[in-house]
Amino acid sequence: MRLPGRLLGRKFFEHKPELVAPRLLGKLLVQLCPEGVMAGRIVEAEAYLGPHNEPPDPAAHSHRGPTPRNRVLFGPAGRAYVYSIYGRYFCLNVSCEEEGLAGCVLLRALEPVAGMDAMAQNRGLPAGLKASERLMRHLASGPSRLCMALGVSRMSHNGLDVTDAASPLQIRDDGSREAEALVTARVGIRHAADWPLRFALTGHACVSARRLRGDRVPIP
DNA sequence: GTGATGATCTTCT
DNA sequence: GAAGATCATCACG
Repeated sequence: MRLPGRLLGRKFFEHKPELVAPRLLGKLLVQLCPEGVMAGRIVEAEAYLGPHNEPPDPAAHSHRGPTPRNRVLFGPAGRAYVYSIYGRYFCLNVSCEEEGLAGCVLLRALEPVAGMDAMAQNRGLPAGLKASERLMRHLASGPSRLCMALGVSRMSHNGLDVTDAASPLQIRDDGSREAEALVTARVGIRHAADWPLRFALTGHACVSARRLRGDRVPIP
């Protein structure tokens, strides 16, 4: 099966999450399944810093050290960390930094690129819904909507290596280049609620929480 | 369009 | 026992 662009390697993820998160904007999250390929362009991501950071990030799952739930974060870079939230949803992160350091990036929103019918079906949206601008905007705009659309769950996806060409979940670069990101506070957290670690493509329709204010910064 | 509310369960203390 | 990196729905303007 031919996939768009080239696979990102492990080195791409072996950096601080606040560097990896903006660089992920514009990249393709690709999910392979027997029925075909689903893909979306990453338009929003948040950095969560490991406990070695100074000061430590109290909003990160890793901030109290390794537990059975978060052990993937302390492993090698480029691994999927999937957890369940509020009893009904999942969120998808990618681990960053070398083994032993637990930074990660939460993927928050995609612009659907391929396999939209399957995504809509996974979301439980009414069959036969026309591919409208409105549908595309809401299909994967939000960390748990993204997981629902791609069929990501903890059981099936936690620990997957997204830099492995044989993995059903990959992150690929199709050459699209973004010069600038909007940086804002992170969404939905209580601790360190004002740290500027959320990155989004400026004004993109598929970004969640679009009204959050922030600054435009060049992508490093 | 915005803001409030409830669903529901895993994880760690 | 409490909190939580959310979403869909409803009321209201």
